[in-house]
Amino acid sequence: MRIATWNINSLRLRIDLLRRLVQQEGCDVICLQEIKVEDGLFPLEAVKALGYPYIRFHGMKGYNGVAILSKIPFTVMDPKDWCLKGDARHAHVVLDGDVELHNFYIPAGGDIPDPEENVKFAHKLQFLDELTAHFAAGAKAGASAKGKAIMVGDLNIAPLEDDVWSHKQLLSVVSHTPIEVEKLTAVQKAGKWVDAVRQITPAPTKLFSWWSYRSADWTRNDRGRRLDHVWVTPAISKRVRHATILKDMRGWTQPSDHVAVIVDID
DNA sequence: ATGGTAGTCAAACTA
Repeated sequence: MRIATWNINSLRLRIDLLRRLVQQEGCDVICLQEIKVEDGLFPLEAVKALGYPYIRFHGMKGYNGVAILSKIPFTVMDPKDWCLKGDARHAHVVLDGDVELHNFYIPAGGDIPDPEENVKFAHKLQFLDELTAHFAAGAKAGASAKGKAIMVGDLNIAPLEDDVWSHKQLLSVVSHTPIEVEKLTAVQKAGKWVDAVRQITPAPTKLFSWWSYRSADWTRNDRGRRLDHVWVTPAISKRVRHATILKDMRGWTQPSDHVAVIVDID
């Protein structure tokens, strides 16, 4: 099974790039974030025509929004209302074969890395705490019956030193601050999640999945960050065969600022 | 330290 996660930054604007991704990589499951489309306007027929009969979308007007496109049938689960904000940052399905799949879009957190001064950063930290509590409780209850689960998404945190272009220069930049990394690591521990991409390509190899729009030339100094992740439970990690970050996508015409991350599971 | 770009949806917000 080939699974992809991609922050597409508007599904309607970039549906042709989605088609290109599908033609090039032929994924079985694609998890999208920032689809930026309310449910009534979701381009359902166009997405089905790409070869994905099973589609779960959860959007809102203007911002956020996540979707799961699949060739494998699934059961839709209720998303949790994280931080009770009624936003669209989580899709949850169980794929046939008893594989639980979560698609998350964790809040970016604004610019100031201080929860007292910046409510968006406070929101991000609270979201992470709720994730930890959720997966800790789930593990006790044996939520995924056979322990087969996958969690993907734009987690908006680059946890390792080699997940950013300069660890030192980004220590107080939201996405790489110690408090965020600590809380993301707690989520990982609570769910017994294994980072599938780093299992294949360990540090110190640098890996990035996002390059800012705010630079004249994104290739110039390769100032990226790895914000997009694929995590799997130990039972699945034994079956991970391949993982890639499709850096070339950042060079496509009218690109998203994020590229797709792909993992192959046997 | 500053300001740089992109998307939604039509002014201001988010990233």
